[in-house]
Amino acid sequence: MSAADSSEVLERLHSLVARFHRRMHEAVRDDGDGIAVMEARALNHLARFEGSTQRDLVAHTGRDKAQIARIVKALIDRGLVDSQPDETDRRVLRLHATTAGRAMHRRMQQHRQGFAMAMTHGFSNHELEVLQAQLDRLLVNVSGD
Amino acid sequence: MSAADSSEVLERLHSLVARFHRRMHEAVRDDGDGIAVMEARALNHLARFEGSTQRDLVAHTGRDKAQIARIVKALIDRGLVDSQPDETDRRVLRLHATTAGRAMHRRMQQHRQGFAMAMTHGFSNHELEVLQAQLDRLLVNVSGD
DNA sequence: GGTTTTAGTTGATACAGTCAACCATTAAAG
DNA sequence: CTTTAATGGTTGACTGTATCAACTAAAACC
Repeated sequence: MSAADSSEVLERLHSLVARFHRRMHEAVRDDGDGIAVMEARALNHLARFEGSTQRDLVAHTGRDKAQIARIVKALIDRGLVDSQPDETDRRVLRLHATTAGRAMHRRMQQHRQGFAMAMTHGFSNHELEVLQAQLDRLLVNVSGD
Repeated sequence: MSAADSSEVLERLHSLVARFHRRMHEAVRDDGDGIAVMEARALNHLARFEGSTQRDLVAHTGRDKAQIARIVKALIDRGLVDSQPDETDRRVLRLHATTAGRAMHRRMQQHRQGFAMAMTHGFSNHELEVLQAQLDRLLVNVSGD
């Protein structure tokens, strides 16, 4: 019966991501210089997309804007991010990772990458592509906001 | 390069589970009679495995035992679960879902199942089995506590 | 019998997420 | 042009989730 299998697949997805979370939590605690997990997540986005705004972060992470504001404030206080007002619209603050912020991002990215590599150990390139394609199919199915 | 693909797979797992979380959060809020998400998770386990102990819940969910104790207490207070001391070992409390608890579990299970079915829409039974096997391989790779 | 483990409880604390009210600025409507 | 929306961001209050440490009681070990 396919009903049982659907749940089983969901169960495994859940377990995998739970393990990832735990791993990142450890990484952040041991190598994150006191940074919080969500700060690392936000920093990740900011390092990738220079000049993002808090609004972008809200859209990308799906979190509440109040929470985002606090996280960004914490990152700025730590000196990992700096903000400067947009010239044409003085409501928005353009956010940039500082040099320290980019260094921290690289460190966190290594942990992330390390987990991903370990997780897919023994998979051929072809297998990875197939798996990724299947996951994309799942994603499309649930992406109907 | 397989490094990039590993991260991509991880990214997708993350997105899928995030969507699931959001869905279950809504379900719990709208149909959960004030229950908390983690309470629903725990109830799910208890309804499946009659006579589980808090220790089992800790092992299964990976959460702190203090948190588990509070969740179980909340479930008991709501009348969804009852506990009775084990006869041979009076340290352990055997937990059982009550009739109300099982009813709540069925309701939550429907939401869960609904998401799983929607997610795997268009997948043949064979495809599901293959996918599940691949996910198991991933899990084995990261299960080396 | 005394020590060590184990199951569970409780308190303190920290992080994460949500809601609502608010300010400043810009965009839209009249 | 002026009044009114809407938008980006900030802050306060509150809830939920997680973790650590100290503790009780019972069992297991020796």
